[in-house]
Amino acid sequence: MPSARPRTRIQTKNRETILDAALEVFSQHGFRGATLDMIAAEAGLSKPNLLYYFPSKEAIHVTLLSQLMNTWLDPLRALDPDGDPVAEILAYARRKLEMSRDFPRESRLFANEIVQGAPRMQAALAGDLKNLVDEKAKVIRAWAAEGRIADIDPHHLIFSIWSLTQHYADFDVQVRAVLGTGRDPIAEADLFLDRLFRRLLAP
Amino acid sequence: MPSARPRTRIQTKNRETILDAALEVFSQHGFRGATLDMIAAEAGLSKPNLLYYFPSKEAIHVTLLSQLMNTWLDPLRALDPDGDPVAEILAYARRKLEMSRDFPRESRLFANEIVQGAPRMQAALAGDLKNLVDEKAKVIRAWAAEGRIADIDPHHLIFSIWSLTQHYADFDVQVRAVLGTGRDPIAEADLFLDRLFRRLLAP
DNA sequence: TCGTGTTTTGACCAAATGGTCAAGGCCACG
DNA sequence: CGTGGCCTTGACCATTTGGTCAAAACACGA
Repeated sequence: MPSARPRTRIQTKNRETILDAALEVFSQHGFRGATLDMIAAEAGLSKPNLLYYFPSKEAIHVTLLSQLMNTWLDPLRALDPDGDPVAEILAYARRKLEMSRDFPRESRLFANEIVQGAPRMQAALAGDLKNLVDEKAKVIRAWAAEGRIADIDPHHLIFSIWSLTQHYADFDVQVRAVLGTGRDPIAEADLFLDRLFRRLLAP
Repeated sequence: MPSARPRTRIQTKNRETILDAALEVFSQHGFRGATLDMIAAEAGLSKPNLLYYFPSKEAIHVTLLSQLMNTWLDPLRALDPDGDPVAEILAYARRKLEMSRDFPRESRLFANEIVQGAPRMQAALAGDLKNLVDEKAKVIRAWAAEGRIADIDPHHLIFSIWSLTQHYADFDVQVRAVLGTGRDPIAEADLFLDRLFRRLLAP
């Protein structure tokens, strides 16, 4: 088995191909619903070849999850304590909505994992995620204390941003079924959410 | 195999037991992740006995989903066109939040199904669900036209209620991991959401 | 071009899993 | 208290699936 840090060109390319195929399949069927054969087919490789690059199905899944955790938190990291409070929070919500548009598979991968109790992510949730959220919650609480935004619970504010934006990726089929064809859910959500958060945050 | 409409006391009881066990297992592991053995163990019955009451694993799942669809929509049905607009919408949000508290398994069952593309619910989404939502959207639009609430898109308002409330059931592990112990997420959400929707709806 | 280390795969395995079936147990009613 | 029909189950089956392995194919520097 090649080391986790790929050395050759082929290894780099194939590991990438596999992870992309796995993201496609895991996000659509969940961990248990995905099979190595499906991932192999999607990647255009043979099943034993997958297992040449990763030791197990679970290893592929774990690799995906940990790679994604970082990307996923970037928008929140970018929340600037020195910026304008309302603008910063609106920008955060907008970035999250853009991620629902541009990376729906990633969003569904997380959703699948968390709905099922996050068996492979507990540590990350209570660790990195909680730390970052607590840190930013402090920033938001300070803004509220200064009267620059309404005095609302920062944790639940963050939850509301997560749920409102990820809904458009995770529940995409439902949103589309209800809206019918010929509408652009995310473009509409952009306007709706801008309005919602402006009203919520106004001091 | 007993008919779908149970006739004897034993049938009624066992079908109930099985559906409850299945709800527990399906909501926690998804359709593919759940096994008949798990459901049988949870129900305290033997695997062949399950299959005496239901023709297949899929039949159990489908029965659960269709039974639940009704319960799930009840709160929205109760939205009264003749009531006070803000009060009606707040009450709807509160009822949905109560369902997240009282029936988290049901919420997760749906979430699992929809995140994975709703392979067994497409029809229900584009049918009953869309019809009901469209009907209530008309009511809300009328309220807005009369200037009794802010002029916001009714479909996205409904989506926002769904996502904000179900988040506390579906992403429960994440919410708890981030909040830490010693807090009551849903009680806090109740206050937060009341405030959020009041501000959003104010004309 | 050759030789070595890397990459790929067909064939295979063991375990898990949805589902079947025939036989036995049990309950209710006459 | 007997019997017909309802309920339960141990044993079994076919398929799916994660994973192994030895051998073949290939890439590439010397």
